[in-house]
Amino acid sequence: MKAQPSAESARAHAGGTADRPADLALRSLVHAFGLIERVMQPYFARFGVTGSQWGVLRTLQRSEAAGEAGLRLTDLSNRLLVRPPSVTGVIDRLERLGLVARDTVPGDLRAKSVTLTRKGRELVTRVLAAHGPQVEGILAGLNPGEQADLHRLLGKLTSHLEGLVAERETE
Amino acid sequence: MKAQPSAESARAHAGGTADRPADLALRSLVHAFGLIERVMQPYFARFGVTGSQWGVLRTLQRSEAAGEAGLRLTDLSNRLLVRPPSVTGVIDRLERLGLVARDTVPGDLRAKSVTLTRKGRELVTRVLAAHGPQVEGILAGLNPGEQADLHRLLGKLTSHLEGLVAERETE
DNA sequence: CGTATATTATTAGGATGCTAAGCAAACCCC
DNA sequence: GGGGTTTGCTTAGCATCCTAATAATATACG
Repeated sequence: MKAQPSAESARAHAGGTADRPADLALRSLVHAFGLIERVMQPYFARFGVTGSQWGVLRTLQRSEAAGEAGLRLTDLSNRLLVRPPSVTGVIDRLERLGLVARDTVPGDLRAKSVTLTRKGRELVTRVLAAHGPQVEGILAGLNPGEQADLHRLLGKLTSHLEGLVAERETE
Repeated sequence: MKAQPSAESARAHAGGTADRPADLALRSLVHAFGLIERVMQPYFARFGVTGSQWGVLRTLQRSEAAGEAGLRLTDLSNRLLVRPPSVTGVIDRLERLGLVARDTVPGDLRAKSVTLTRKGRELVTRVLAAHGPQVEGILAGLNPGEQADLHRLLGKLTSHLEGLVAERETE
């Protein structure tokens, strides 16, 4: 193969974009996430909840399974990477749906503890029954080894990003 | 090592979650994306635009660099993985900011062609000047080889997901 | 003790995303 | 050529996310 201007370098020259590994990786991550949302949104809608609501329900269920007695809005905010005002709204709607409850926290009059109701627990069980195959279907483009590789790379990336976010929030 | 209940299987038993490679990969992808948004949002805000607006501007700029004369809203919708009504809103605001213009399309009275204004083109240039280091900073947790691996895995996943989305939309 | 600071949750206002529904123009096909 | 279908964009209504500002409680410290 003779040295010819590659498609990338031609595009970089014309458009000013770099298309280095970092750009390609970031773009593919954003694109993959967009496609996953496209698939997951109608899936959750079948159960009458949104993806964000499911995030809260799943987090509460995990916390419950770990023996904790409810999570404060701040805890949910931290675990879900979502700001407190957004959590307030999601919890409002979940409460209106009768899936969670806001309880007072004994030692702290400011805080509120969110817990699953019986109805919420039932919904989580129902979703989880269908969840395995759904997730497998989404990741079916990769074999288990590749899925593990992806997990490893993203874990490493996540650690780095948490560092970035932490220093951004302290300064 | 003796056969002991692993942390995963214990958690799976308690919480009903699987924690198979597919689950781990999906969760890490969602988490990484959330962290990236946390970092990118304030970055774009410095230039007076949002991430979605930047997506449109960058797409228009690429299209322009490829010699195309404007993109219809439908084209933007397809490239950005966003439904047409959402594109309408983003373009409304970009137009109000004077960064893009809606022109009529010669052969089709329904369609509208979106193009960058001079001001929009200047903003893209200004953002691109800072963009390389910003993206490198985000991906700095991975070396170039790992970045390429990530891109390859996500590309494969994307192909699979596009198939899923396509069959979902034809049925 | 009592004030200053920090934490917890909420409200207000703006931007994005979706689905469903509507309108106008273009297309298809008999 | 005309009726039915498809396409392109928009509007309406809801859920999510954000930042900034408020209110109330806890904590720290002089």
